[in-house]
Amino acid sequence: MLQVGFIRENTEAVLKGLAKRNLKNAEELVANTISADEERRAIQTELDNVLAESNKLSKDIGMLFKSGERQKAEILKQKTVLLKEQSKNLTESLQNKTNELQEFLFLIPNIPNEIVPSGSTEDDNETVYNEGEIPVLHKEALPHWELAKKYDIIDFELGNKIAGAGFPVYKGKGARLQRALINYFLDKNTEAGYNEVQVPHLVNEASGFGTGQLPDKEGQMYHDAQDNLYLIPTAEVPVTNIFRDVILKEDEFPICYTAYTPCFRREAGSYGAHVRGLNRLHQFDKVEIVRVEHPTKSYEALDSMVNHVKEILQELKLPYRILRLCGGDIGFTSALTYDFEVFSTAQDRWLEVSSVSNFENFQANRLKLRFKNSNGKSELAHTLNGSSLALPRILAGLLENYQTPEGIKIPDVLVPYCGFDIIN
RNA sequence: GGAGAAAUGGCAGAGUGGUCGAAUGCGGCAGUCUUGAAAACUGUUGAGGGUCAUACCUCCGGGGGUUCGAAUCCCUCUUUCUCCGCCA
Repeated sequence: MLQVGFIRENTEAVLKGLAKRNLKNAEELVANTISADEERRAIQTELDNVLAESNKLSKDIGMLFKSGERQKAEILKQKTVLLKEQSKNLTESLQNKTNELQEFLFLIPNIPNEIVPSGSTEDDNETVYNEGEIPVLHKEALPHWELAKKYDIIDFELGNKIAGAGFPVYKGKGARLQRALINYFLDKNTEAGYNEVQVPHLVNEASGFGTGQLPDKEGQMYHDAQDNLYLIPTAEVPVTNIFRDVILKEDEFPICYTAYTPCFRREAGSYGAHVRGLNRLHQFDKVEIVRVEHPTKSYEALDSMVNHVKEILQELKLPYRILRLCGGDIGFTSALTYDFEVFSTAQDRWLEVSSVSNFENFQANRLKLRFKNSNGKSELAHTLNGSSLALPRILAGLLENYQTPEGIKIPDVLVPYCGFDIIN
């Protein structure tokens, strides 16, 4: 959520940023926000004055009672009746106006960074980096869902029976490979200075709002109505919410966390060939990196996160590219996002395996995540996160790109984690 | 799940209807002293809104209520602790 003050003072820049996102009604939305804020503050001031007066009267009454001047006190009491009525009404309209303002603010996405390319669809994303060779596969090469069946390492039908579509069962070497990847990713992340944490897989409403999944993506999360808890769509939610309502000291930066969690997504509205196999699941595993940074350092941090993910993909020897997302494709809360895509040779398409974003202070504003700056003032921190990495599509890439007539080879770096070097 | 107790500033902990945003101690910060440090002493030290700056307003776990006035009384929710039950 943007800060109202920022919108008020940088209206032009805000509108320009929203235009890059192709946000409809941006002008109207911003105008409404600003006027709601003005009205809110006017009501607040009025209420404050009424309260100040009635506070003063109350004090006077107290003193009169103390000195035994009951009659005078009674007279003052009469005067408070009207004030009470007024403050009641003002409080109510303040609440309404605050809610209204909140609603507007919830609808305004983050302002994209200068270097975010304009554009409306994923076709307008800018490829900024490309590495790795696309292997030439043998004639009988198969897409990963066929390989999974052939070697009996992932059973989609079985998952179907137990839960439903999009909940695969990993078996034997497939299960072991999953575990190997999780451990490998966590080790790489901790070596790079990220602190490993284990967090709840269900979160409350406040946490959902804190990172911006609510109210924006309500329908995308599984929800337990009985206890009003949400299954996490990404570790970003519980990990970033560690810092909800926190005021950091400046010397605590940088804060780097990593966590493995399963992720749950309803994926309402996604069907068809592109969601086959591991391409899109309701439950999948992901290792996430999260950083909390000083505002002047967050883009440096973003670069270092990008380089870190690069290094992992290099070690896995997977062909990949990095995209800078355009204004139309970038997430609601993000100011700048780099997507990593691995080439899935047997499907002849790119699969997103990581998304690394700087949210600047957009999340921090909702989270109330601040630090004491050198002037002793509280200032919003910047938050970032990225996948390092998401398992299923890495797995898909590995299975497809490493297949040989003899079986699926295991990348060297994973062999110690797997305890085998081929799936056959 | 049942019974009881509790929730106050970074921490500990007082405060049971009025002048309490809150005693005191510890911690933090600044200063005095010191070659420097420690100790001692002095001062300072929560957050948000609002203002050019003041003023002023709000916040004592969350929400609601009683009252002219609530940290303090009532209701409710949440959390923690103790005991009992159940149990991976």
